[in-house]
Amino acid sequence: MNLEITCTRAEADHKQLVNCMSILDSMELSFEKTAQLLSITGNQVRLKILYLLNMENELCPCDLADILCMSVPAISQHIRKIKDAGIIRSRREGQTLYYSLNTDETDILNTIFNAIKLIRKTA
Amino acid sequence: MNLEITCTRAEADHKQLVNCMSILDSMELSFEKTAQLLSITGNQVRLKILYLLNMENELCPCDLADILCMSVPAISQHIRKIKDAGIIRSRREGQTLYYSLNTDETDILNTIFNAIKLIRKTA
DNA sequence: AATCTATTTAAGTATTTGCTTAAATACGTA
DNA sequence: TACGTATTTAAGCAAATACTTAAATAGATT
Repeated sequence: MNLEITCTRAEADHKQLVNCMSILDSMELSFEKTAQLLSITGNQVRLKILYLLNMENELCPCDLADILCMSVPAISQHIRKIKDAGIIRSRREGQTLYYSLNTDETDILNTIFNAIKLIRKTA
Repeated sequence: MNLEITCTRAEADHKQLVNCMSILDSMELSFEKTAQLLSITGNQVRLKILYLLNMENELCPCDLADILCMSVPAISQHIRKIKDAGIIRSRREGQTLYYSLNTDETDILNTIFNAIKLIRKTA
């Protein structure tokens, strides 16, 4: 990473800026993964899907389409995004695919569900 | 809200689906606000801006542009989104505008910063 | 007043997102 | 094997996103 500072503002604390840059640099991967998780949950439909899976343990695309009053393909495409991020897993029972939260990700999701509760209080 | 179920899957538990719908319905505003906050933080640049403001207390657009190696207008437009959501405030000192986190939102942001730490551990 | 600096706003554009409809896949049953 | 159901995938499209460059604001300095 290029740590050169181009800002000409007189009061700028260059040591502070360079320090900030190197901290961000060391956390790059973490920011990437966090922003990805937040952008996945930063959509009402997906947030509700995750909330529902947390509440009901497992649900199929058809159930989710009913509950959320959306088309099955629309739900399926949201599910794929969530699945690609490794947040959920699937289990097949005949023709039906049941989706559930990956326990590995529960800690992180719980902080987000806590955020929902916090906002619920202040809203 | 229309609570009618259209799914024809034989095994579907209609009571469960209707119950889910009414719970989501009662939390609609909360989901809206949470998804908005998550989508604002679900962008690497904005996530970094918030992280930096938390770390450095206050920074101006020019500092942020330097640290993040981005144009000032690009930063300014991200700041506006964050500001419109009520997450940050500004203080003017001469020509310079210093932005800082709104203390009202600290709880919610801390859950997100905790998520960064969690991901940092698992990454 | 004229000019410089910090910032915002606006216009333009390429990319991404999130749906729709139609087709493909996978499993079960007659 | 043929058909029905659950689901995914693909193609197409409108809207949202995130940048760029240029112009507008706002305060400081000469």
